Amino acid sequence: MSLAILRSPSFPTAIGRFKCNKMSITGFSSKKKISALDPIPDSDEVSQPETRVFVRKKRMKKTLEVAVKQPRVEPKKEKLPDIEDFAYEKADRSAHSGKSKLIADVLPMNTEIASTIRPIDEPPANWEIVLEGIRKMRSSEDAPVDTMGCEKAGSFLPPKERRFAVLASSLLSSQTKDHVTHGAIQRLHQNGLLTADAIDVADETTIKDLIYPVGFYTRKASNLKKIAKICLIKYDGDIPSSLEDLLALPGIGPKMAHLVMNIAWNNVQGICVDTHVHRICNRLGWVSRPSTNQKTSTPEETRASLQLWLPKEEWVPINPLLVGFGQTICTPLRPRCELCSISEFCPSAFKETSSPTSKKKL
DNA sequence: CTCCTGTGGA
DNA sequence: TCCACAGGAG
Repeated sequence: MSLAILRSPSFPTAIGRFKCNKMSITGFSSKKKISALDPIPDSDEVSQPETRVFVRKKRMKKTLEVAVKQPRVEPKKEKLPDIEDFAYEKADRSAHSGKSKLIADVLPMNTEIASTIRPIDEPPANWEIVLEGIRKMRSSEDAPVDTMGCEKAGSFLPPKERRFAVLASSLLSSQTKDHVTHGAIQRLHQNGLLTADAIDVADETTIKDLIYPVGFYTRKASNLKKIAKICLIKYDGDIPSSLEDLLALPGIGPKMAHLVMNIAWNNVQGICVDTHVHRICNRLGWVSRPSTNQKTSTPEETRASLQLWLPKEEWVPINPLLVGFGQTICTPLRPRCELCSISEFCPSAFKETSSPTSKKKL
């Protein structure tokens, strides 16, 4: 049994714009830039448990492991046994059920803000053209993250385990490059630690070492154990199937909860808004605070605002689309408007906008 | 708002 | 070398 997460037919070696490799032995400054697949076992024999394990030497910069990474190129369209299609059934009715950390799903309707401001629940002009334009750009570029690691996490596993893998994967993924997350998930799996039961009994330090390179590994290791415990006690080892219950898990906020609902349960309750989606939607003037035309200030506000008009079919694809776009063209600072084909529709084009949340750094 | 923690751009 | 960044918790 291998962990074929992301195993894909073949990875041509060619990475677009990313200075891939530099597998210099210094392993330090270089190690994370590679947009590559980690020591990916291409077939089932590979992964020797011994090969992995980063020696987590605190500050020592030699997490060496010069594993030659194979530059990975976005596996085009050839989807591997992907997860089934997303379903949207229950989305509507439960949309207004109890929220916990989420802000109201529907923003207060604004009555008299008059002409200059687009009614908040109406689609902005040209949004379809813009979206299509971004898709075009995205298909020619290739951003490192097209498959947010966890989308395919454990696609070969039985449903319950697959779900747990997706949850674990999204937990680890924040602040972490996709290939790093992938490597961590893979190491967990190689050590049989991708189920609630196994993680529950595993030593936290062990988990920490296995997931090491991911951001905030200490906290995530502890959250992972807590989550496993909760899953065992309350959900028979499975993961919660509702937004609320997912949000109640430590380390799981709106962004991940929606992602997990989408991926693990194929149940679209809301848009997964991360900083890229947040930033770009604001630059495009697609979202605004309730009775104003001001930018939204938090991803949650963006989500609520965006959901008022974006057709549901776009709720899931909008995330990977904008994330990729945000990594290559519409970057946080100094967006490459000159390379952007839809700049003519963007109110922020060539204006050096910084992300809505960042503090002006002109 | 600050902290967590590693990364990579300035 | 410094510091912004990322998602969530406090």
